Amino acid sequence: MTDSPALPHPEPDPPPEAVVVDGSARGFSTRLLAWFDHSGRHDLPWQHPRTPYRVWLSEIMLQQTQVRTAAPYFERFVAALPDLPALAEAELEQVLALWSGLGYYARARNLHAAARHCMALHDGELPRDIDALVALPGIGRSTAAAILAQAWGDRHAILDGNVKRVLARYHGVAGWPGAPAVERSLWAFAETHLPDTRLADYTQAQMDLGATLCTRTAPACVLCPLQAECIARIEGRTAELPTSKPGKPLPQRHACVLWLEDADGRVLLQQRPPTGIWSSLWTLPQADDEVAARAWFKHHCDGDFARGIGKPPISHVFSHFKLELLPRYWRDVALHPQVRDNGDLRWVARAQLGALGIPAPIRRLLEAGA
DNA sequence: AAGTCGGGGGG
DNA sequence: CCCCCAGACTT
Repeated sequence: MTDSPALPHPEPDPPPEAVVVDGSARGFSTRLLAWFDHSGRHDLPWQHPRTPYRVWLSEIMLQQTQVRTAAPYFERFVAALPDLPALAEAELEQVLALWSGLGYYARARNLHAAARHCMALHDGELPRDIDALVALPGIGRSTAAAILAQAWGDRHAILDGNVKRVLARYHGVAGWPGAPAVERSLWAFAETHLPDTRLADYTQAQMDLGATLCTRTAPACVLCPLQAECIARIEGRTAELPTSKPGKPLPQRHACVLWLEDADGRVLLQQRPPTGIWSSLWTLPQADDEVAARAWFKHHCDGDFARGIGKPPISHVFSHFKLELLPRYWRDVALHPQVRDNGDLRWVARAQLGALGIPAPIRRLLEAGA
């Protein structure tokens, strides 16, 4: 499959060395285009006919919107407003009505305003210029590049969600793609892979790969034309790449831990219940706050709570909260006779710590010593 | 750098 | 319930 023969600016034949599949940067586009020819999507509504106006409209509708969702809206929209002048002459009210249900209605307002800009400034046509396109409302760098590549075959890199996912995996780029530093890196990779010909097909191919094979969950690597060099597949990291968006800060919880040593230098450990955090592991006795810690101490131990020495807090992150542990240390402690070393409470010699299941942050605390 | 816009899909 | 999707724009 090649670019439409109806395009006004046919591209020249590529230099022979440009199509050699050698595993270098050039191999990326060569393999991708070969895959696109037999497995790409060639019957999307905006591809027939592929006019600048229809490409533009489709790119706007497809911002943060999946093909299946946008397609019926596209058909209805172009049936009502088949070209740029028709859009410009329409009332905003009608444009919004055609958009109704798609969401992100600023896209419709921008689309309408951009059409009127084009009537006033660009002789009623979409400008074939990256900067002029970006200057129009609703068109950013990637959308402008997609329009130029798809409508005219011009050589521009795109970087939408699909391409970000493909490139993050292919090059093993860690970090959330929304972060500016990561995004800069991905743009650079996108530029290096640009072929010299078939830019419309190449642009579509990237999006098809991301949408149909290199999906967010369960990518079909065995079918992928890029599997041989894909870092994420080779290293088994497709589930971790691209790095997901950092969530909101986890709720912070606090707890007091009581670090008790007896006269022999043994430490008092307590086995946690079989459910919940650190289930069945051995940890230091723990209380929700200092009042509870004081009560626990009074109930279990001889001696003076106030003589305990505060230690630097330990921070630990769980999947759903952060826990800050405030350790307090006593030496030469004895238990009350009625709360013996038995059941879930046990004096443990330092040399025996390795034989017990102890949470990592607690183990680090104990092994660092008082 | 973070928030906003939005309906739909998937885990 | 959350995150994500052919992003761009504002604060």
